[in-house]
Amino acid sequence: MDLEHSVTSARDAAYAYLRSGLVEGRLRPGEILDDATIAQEISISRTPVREALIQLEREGMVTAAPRRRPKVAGAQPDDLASIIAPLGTLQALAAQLAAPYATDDDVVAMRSHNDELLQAIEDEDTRRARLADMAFHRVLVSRAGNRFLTSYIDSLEMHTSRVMSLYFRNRGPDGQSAREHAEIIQAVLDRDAGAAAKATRSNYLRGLSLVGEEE
Amino acid sequence: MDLEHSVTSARDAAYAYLRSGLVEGRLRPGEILDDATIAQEISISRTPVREALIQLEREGMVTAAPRRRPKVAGAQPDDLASIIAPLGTLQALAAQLAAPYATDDDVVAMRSHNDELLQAIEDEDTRRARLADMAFHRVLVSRAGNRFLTSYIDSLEMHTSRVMSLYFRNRGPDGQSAREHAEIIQAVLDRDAGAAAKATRSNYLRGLSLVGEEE
DNA sequence: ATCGGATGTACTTCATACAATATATTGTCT
DNA sequence: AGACAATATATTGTATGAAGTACATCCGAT
Repeated sequence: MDLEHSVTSARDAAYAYLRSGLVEGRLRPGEILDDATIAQEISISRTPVREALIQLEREGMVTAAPRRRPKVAGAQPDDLASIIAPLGTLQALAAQLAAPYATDDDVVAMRSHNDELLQAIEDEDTRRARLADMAFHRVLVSRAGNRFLTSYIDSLEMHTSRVMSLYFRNRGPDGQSAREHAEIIQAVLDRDAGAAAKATRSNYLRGLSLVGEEE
Repeated sequence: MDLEHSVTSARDAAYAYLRSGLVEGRLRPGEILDDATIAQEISISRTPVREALIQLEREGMVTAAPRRRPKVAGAQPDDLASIIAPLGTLQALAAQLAAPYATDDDVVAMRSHNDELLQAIEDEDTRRARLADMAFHRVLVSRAGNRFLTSYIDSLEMHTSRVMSLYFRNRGPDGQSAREHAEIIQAVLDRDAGAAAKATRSNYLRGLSLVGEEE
């Protein structure tokens, strides 16, 4: 999935270590991130840890006021709304841009991820369902071939994962979502960019409103 | 405008120094960014320069493969299309979210920025026109109050500025753009979120198509 | 007793030194 | 002469130490 760079450098190691802790909710909002401690934990020096923290700050996962100890960024359940609004919009744009150029292989991949999603829902494996959902959408994002789109969507997915881990651990895509995916696939087959965008947007917005309900 | 932090730290100094060079096109695409040299130029050490480069890499202004000298990110005239697509979409979303909550002061500010834009166009001051245009849109972005939206739009504006500096130095918003802004203001006054979004989107998309034409 | 100030400690930031890797240069062999 | 190998040089990434700033704690004064 995430093979952008194998973990060779110390900085990457620190980044991966921190990011997984943040996304999985092991590092709680407000928690202080001390260079020296983290460096010791993974047996490297403070410099690459600092560099990783700068990256994560830029991505909004860490807050670091000047001359102030860095902390895990705050997060609340209803942050999900702030994330999903741009995420749904950008995913819709990706679908719109990709629809005219999607290949047969793309459609095959989308179908396969959607089957995987259905299976995961049946098995009540929330985590696998979320991964399959993300993989499904990533097909069109990647086909859209816009590096800004890709980068922002990745970032928003990361934040979504964190908020889900923190507050909605048992929530995930449902059967209705899988049906909406079928709609998206159909729109792509029809080369109907507008329909693909619309179906994608409503897929995200509905997912949000459901999560907000309780838990 | 940008008073998030006065330039106190060495890292901020390096960041500001590099960013202005990049945005103004003084640092050309592909140019090598040697931290030692840059450090000397502004009389600090390599560490904060490296940190600034990491930030800029995360923002797509610098490319830095591991163990490879960092370079100014490549840029081409038609990158503008890749930027404007998500930018228009996100600005439209900002307008949609902000429209219901816009205050009288917001409207006053938008009008004033639009007047400034008209004046700049009359004076044929492209740079001032672009600044006024950005300020106009920033009103609703800020009212939308979504930190992801704000951050991505800022980043995209930075890239836009760079590409404009590099390839479309004399191009800027025109009278038609100012008229479209009036439409946006009217939509906001009507509390019509959909219309505000639509007008904003087309304002951006038209701006793009014009730029592409010649020069 | 509470507020203000001063001192000590801890931490952030920056600089520099060192190690590891890539690049350039030189020399040798075909 | 051209190409490949070996060595030298430059440069990137990491570690550690030093300096300056903020925070906490303790004491004194009102």
